[in-house]
Amino acid sequence: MAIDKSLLTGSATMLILKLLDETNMYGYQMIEELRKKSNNTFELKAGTLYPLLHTLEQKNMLTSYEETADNARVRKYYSITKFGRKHLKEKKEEWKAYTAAVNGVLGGASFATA
Amino acid sequence: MAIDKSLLTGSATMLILKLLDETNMYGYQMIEELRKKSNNTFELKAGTLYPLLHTLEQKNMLTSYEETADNARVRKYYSITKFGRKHLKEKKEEWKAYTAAVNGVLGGASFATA
DNA sequence: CCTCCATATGTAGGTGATCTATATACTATA
DNA sequence: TATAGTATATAGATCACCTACATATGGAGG
Repeated sequence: MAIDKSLLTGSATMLILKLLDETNMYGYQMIEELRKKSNNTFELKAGTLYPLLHTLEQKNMLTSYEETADNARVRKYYSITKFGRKHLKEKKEEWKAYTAAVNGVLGGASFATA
Repeated sequence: MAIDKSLLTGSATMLILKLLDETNMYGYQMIEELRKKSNNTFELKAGTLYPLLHTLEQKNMLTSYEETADNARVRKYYSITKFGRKHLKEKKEEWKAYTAAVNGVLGGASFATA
């Protein structure tokens, strides 16, 4: 990962919820999607994702179901819940406020668009 | 702090270096400046700042000197080094790339300006 | 056929940034 | 003279994410 991993903290949950807000997905697919949508910036690790999915399911932000693919391989799909969407919305607002604050320190409003 | 603290990870160093890139400061002053410049979004804790300043000095990104204020109180001022400025530049580029990637996932280029 | 790589999910243990809690000490104000 | 604000500092806890490891299936090439 080109980006210092320590900058990532806290974003993984938001990004996963965002993916699932568009369509149901299985874990491995989320890793691929995040990589594509971020132009190879994000390389979310399997060891990070799966425990996180379990936690989010326990917190009732996601539900899961198994589905057999064409090749008879079983995949575990995740679906976002109403509570998950609410949480996503909050996280997005936090993200906006946070980036605005950082950019404010980094050199005023001009920084973000420079 | 309105913002989930977990979103902060990794930014403290960059923000401190940025403050010192403008003018020399002492620790307590940095906390105040960050709070002001971020419209009360950042409340950097003393217990976070001081160990971080010591670490950055050990890494030769900062140097320090003591100065006595009008009221005879001794303050420890920090000054950014050439190496510190180089590091700041790198961190700023990482920050830009990271926010671009997150915004890319969150809904395309339109998100940041929405 | 068999080996290797990609797909797919999972757990255990470690790292690192930040926090809370605590300590010290001086200054200003009520 | 007590309380709040200024100013610096350390110890221990928390939490997100990582690496390393484990397991199993499917497809491709030798």
